[in-house]
Amino acid sequence: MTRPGGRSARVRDAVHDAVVELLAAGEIDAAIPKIAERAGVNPTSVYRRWGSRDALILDAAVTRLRSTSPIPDTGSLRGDLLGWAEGVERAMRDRHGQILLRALVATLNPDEKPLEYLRARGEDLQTALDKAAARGEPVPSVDEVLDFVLAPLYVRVLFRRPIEPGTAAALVDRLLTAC
Amino acid sequence: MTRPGGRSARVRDAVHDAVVELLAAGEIDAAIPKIAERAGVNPTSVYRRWGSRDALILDAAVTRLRSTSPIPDTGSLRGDLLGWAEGVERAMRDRHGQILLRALVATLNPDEKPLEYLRARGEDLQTALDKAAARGEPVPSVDEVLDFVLAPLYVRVLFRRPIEPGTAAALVDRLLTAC
DNA sequence: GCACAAAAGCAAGTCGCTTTGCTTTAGGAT
DNA sequence: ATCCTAAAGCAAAGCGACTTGCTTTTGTGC
Repeated sequence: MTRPGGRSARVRDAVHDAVVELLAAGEIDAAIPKIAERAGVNPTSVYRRWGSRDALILDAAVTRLRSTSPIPDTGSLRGDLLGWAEGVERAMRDRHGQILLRALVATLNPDEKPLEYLRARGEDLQTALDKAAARGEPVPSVDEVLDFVLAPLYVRVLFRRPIEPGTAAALVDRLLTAC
Repeated sequence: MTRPGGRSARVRDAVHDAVVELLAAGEIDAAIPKIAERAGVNPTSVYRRWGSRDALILDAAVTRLRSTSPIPDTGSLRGDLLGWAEGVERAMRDRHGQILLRALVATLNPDEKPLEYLRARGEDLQTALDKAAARGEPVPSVDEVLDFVLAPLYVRVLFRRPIEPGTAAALVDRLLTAC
């Protein structure tokens, strides 16, 4: 029997907020007691719920990233991809978005199974491509979308190269002309 | 007055080895005393030389990555890029290479100045492109090389998607036909 | 070789992360 | 409204990371 509402939810949100704020403030290696203090929560509660700092940070990153940049349904593949990619670009130009992406990559253990979150994002993309194919449009593969659009944006953030406004649109155009 | 030879070099290498081995063994958050023990070195020496765990890991990653995949001089742009990209692919298919890339990204502080290592790699690439341009070949920009070839390889590693053999060659071809 | 000093090692002490057993609070079902 | 218990809070104890002053080793220039 689980109990997701009320106080539990408040504590979870406060702790997630504290994680993001501390990371954004440059307190990269703030440990659980520091995070708990900032959240106004007892450290023991954090230890009991998340177990380790890495598990907590991964949870915070996935939870927050999940709510960014859904794929719209505009009626054309180009519109769908543009809407999505511009959302990603916006998130990646934002300091918190950058922090969360870095935290996600950093805590992704190389040996564990793929994240449910990433799998779901890939399926969303596939759905949009299927709709376009059903309309008779020529469509790239999911891998090509990731290579052409997502990878360049992510690598810019992770290696601290600037993202100029309009980058996402240019990448989408490059993808669609290459296919 | 600095003293790079003999014992100092041995200690540095032993500590770098210990870092890579521990990371590869899944001991993601091994602290300095653990690393020092594995290296057969006194923890104090590590604290005095590197100061913090993050600085040590970044140093180990950059030092080891610096020696991978130089850009050859084959006489044609396609040959140069293929040689380089296949070296990158090889490194990224190797467990230690994956570990090092992830460690590098994880410890890259978002606020600090760009890494000398990355700047140098970009200049190497520019040099190869300039040579090709001088021969009259049509050449892409450095950014396009990074977008088309490096970014897809890196993102595959960081998000734990497999790299099929021949990926690098396919990416280089895609780049050269798109320009 | 010899002398100097940079770097490594040692030991002791401090600090803060983490664990654990218990108590208190407050969702949620009846 | 009341009860039940999941989840949060509290306190104390243990353990290990980190610091610091000093000693020992060993590159390196002469």
